[in-house]
Amino acid sequence: MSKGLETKENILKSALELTSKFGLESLSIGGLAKSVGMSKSGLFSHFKSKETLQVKVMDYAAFKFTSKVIKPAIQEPRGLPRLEKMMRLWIEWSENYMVGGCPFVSAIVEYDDRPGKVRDHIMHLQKTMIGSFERAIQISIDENHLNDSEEVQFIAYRIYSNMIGYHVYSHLLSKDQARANFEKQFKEIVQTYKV
Amino acid sequence: MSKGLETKENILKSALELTSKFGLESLSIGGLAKSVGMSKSGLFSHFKSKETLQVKVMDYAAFKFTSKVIKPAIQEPRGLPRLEKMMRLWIEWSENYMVGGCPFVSAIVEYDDRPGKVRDHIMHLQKTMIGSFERAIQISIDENHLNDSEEVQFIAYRIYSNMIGYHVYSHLLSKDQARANFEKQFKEIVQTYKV
DNA sequence: GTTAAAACCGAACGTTCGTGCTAAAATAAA
DNA sequence: TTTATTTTAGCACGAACGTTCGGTTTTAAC
Repeated sequence: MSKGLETKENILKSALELTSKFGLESLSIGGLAKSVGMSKSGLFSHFKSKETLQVKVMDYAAFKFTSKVIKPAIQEPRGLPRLEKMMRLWIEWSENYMVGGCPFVSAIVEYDDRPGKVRDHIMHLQKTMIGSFERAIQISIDENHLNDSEEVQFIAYRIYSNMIGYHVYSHLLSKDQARANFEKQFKEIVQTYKV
Repeated sequence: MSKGLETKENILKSALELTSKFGLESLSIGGLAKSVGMSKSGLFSHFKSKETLQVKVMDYAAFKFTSKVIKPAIQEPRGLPRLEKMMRLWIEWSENYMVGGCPFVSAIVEYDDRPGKVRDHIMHLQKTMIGSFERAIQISIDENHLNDSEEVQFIAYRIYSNMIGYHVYSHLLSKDQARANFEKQFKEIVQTYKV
């Protein structure tokens, strides 16, 4: 890997941490430069606008999400085991890896009413993410682990809501309590559709 | 009402609109002043810091929420009817009245990792809000509309998650689709605990 | 080892940020 | 109507913002 790509990766790593903690909006070039130990202009030249930086940060987050959640889950047997693993990894991702909370949740709420490239990109990534869950659910139906309810989209909605609910609740009350709620709710969802 | 309180109310009204659209973080004194048609310093003197302004905006939001959702719902008969009315008004509040999306959802996600007065205040308001739902659920149990599941807190979590899920989904896909999911999910929750 | 390219820095730009002052204008009280 | 108080505007401040540019250092290719 060339020097340029290496520092770029370094920058994005720091940027994602900051984004996770403080949101995509308040990610500043100067602050980010300080946290990676380089000059503002030096960092800036890697991306040619703040907008590009923000888009790249979200791409990096998506890449990390894929490699930490989606890909390992696919190692599991098709159907419910894979879906359950996905849930566990998702929680772990937002709990351990993304210390400041899931950057997608923050980003999507921050930019839901801010037209522009950043918003479009976030929406696209999030739709892709939900698509992954829908696919996992569909496979669970194909494998006869869940009954053929023709409600794949709705089940994905329930799972997604549960995840975001957990995310917010974990800041309102204890993380353990929030996680207990999350797991209980996921079990109920599965129970509803279990064959 | 004195002149001062009147303009203060005016300011907060505009501020809440801007917050709903762009979030509490990017609410700037200058921009707000421009949108209400007065000078930056003139506006500033009403609140004596930005932090105070932010806290007051959230208080104003809470006040509006109470008068648009909680209070009218209490007019309904105790129990399930009241809870259902609450849900309907909640949706209407975030759909019609708060055009840019529920300001609490934005605020809580924006500030979940930003220690300080603003964060503490948001958390407190949100806990109060959840408390209202828990009370309505408890009443539904007392009235024998829901069975005595001793899961008031968990039911509130499900309801809350559903609401936030709706909020995010309404920006990802069509509002009608999001709302259909919301209502279906609420019905399922009620169904689960119905006596 | 020489050379061309890539990476990086420092300084400065025009704006906008939140926040003080001081003084004028508008309102309320006497 | 005069007086006292509140409300608003104007101006300035230091800091941070994203961005540009010219020059120096480092890397990569030959």
